[in-house]
This record gives sequence, C-alpha cells and structure tokens, in this order.
Amino acid sequence: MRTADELTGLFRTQGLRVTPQRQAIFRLLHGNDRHPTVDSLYDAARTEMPTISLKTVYQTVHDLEALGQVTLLDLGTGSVRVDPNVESDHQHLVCTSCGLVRDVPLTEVPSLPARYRREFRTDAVEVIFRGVCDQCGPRPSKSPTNQ
Amino acid sequence: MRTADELTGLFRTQGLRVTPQRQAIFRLLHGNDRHPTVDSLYDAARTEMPTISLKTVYQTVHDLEALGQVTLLDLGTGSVRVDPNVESDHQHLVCTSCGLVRDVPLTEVPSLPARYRREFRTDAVEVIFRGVCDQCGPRPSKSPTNQ
DNA sequence: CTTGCTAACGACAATTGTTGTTGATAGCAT
DNA sequence: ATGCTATCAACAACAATTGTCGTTAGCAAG
Repeated sequence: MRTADELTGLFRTQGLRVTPQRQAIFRLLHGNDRHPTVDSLYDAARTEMPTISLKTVYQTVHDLEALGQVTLLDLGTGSVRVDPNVESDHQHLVCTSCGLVRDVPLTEVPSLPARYRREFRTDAVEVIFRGVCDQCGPRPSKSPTNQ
Repeated sequence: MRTADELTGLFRTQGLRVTPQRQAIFRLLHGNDRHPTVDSLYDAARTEMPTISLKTVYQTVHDLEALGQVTLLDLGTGSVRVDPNVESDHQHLVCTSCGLVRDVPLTEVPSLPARYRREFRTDAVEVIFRGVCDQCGPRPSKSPTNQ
C-alpha cells in the first residue's frame, strides 16, 4: 500500500478530505501484513484517538477499497479483513484455530474448465489454504501443549 | 447426499431423534444442487410446515454437518450456504451479481508452496471462481434483458 | 403398548458485524 | 479568510446467527 502521504494526495485529487482520523488509519495500514479486521483497526486507532468511531473506520476502508488501495477479504472468519497488499498478486492461508491470515504468492492458479466458460465469465480466482499454523497446531513431537 | 430414509437411520444410531421437521429438511436437501441458504430452506420448509422455526433449520443443518452429510459454505455472499454434495470433491463458481453458486469439479488444485509447509498444516484447499453468469452478464448481442 | 428419559421443538431475546441517519464540525479549494 | 460540503461522533437499525427456556414428543427398553 502507499504511504500515508501518498494516500493523502490521492484522496484530495478525488475530492475526498483527509482528516486526522483517516491519517491515523492510513498509518496503521501502511506496511501492515496482518490482515486486520475493522474492529482491530478500530481498537488500534482508539489508543491514539479515543473518540474515533467504528463507522469512521468502516467508511475509510471502503473509500480505500474504492480507490483500489486495499482489498477487503471475507475469508469466512466472521468479519471482513483489510489487505493492504494490492501490489503483488497473491492468495491466502487461514488458520482455522487462531484466525491468522498470511499472504501466499502462487505462481499459478487453476482456470475454469472450458465447458463452464460459455456460461460464466470469471473475473477472479480465489484460493484459500485452510489449516493450522505452528502456533496452534500439535507440534510433531515434544511439549504436548494441547489446547 | 443420502436419502431422507438413510439419514433417518443414521441420525437414530447417533442418538438423535428424527422429527417431521427434520425429515422435511432431509427431503429438501436431497438431490439439491442449488446451494440453498438457511433462509431459503426455511421458506421452502414453511410451505409444507408453516410453524417450523428458523432455529430448527439451523440446528438440523449443523447436525447434518457434524455427521459429514453436508458442507456449510461461506462464500462471502453474506450468509451460509448448504452444500449436500459430499460425495465428489469439487470447487465452486459464484456469480457476484445474482449469487448463483455452482459446483465445479477440478482435476487439480494448487498446493501450498514448500516453504510454508513447515509452519502450516493444510487441511483443505478452497478455490472460488468469482464472476458473472450468463443470466446476469451482458450478453454479447440480442435481448437486452438487463436485470 | 406403555413408560420415561431427554432431544428437539417454537417463541423470543440476545449477539455480532455492518450500515443508515442526523445535526454539528472542520477540511480545503478558491 | 470564506464557504461549500465531506466527514465526524453518536445512535439507531439491520441481517445473520446463536442462546435460553418451558413444553412437547421421539423412541428405546421393558
């Protein structure tokens, strides 16, 4: 994702205004590869700006999405996640235990079988690897930290 | 998915009871390839059983899932969809306009790149083709039956 | 066929994630 | 500096799903 300053300029050229609230969100997202939920962004923003409202965070990430600066992902974890990585094409890995999401660059994704192409125009192919990360999963040996 | 009668037997061996409500849901799902939402199942069930409650439908599809007789899909369409096809491995195609979901058998799905496998155990790989079906999409020519 | 345990029922309230409304405030182009 | 209006915070509304609870009825065993 672009820097907070670049986004400020971009927003202004689009007739959008850049408030302290939005700058805080820009900063929280820049270089963030944790795929935060809107709610976790909200929590983070509140530490430096206690009166910011959840609605403002939603509105800002939607604006960012409309400008192609983030992707909003629904990975079946119950809430939307913000993915600031729009530069490089990638897929996702999701831990079904802790909710961790990580980018996975794939050199090749499947294509829709030919006989479906007449009746369906594919705009995007999404691949999700579901499983357990090493923080959650039963390590092959040692420390039976089961949970 | 198995027939309503087979499911009745299976439920009983598990100590679950089979009520008229559940049988109605079994019947509505058998041979159904439309990936209904819980709500549409609820509507369908109410036509023959006006007092059935939404909670009962939720409970029954969750029981079916626990017994491995259906899969509950979250395809980002806002609500869960019930997929009774548990016999053959397949992926899904989703129309972003009308919400249509269709099974797509894939001969091959991507695998997680080697360097991620040390830190993550993949349980399932999900592929979603997002796009527009021919009912919704701009037909190349003729009948502008838009919307 | 009766009996009894308890799973499942319907009705309704509660929760969670997200969006709509509104009047006041403040960003920023001129 | 000024004014238009986008954005704000607060709050209500919404949709999908789950929890609670007192009552009913499935069904296994006798």
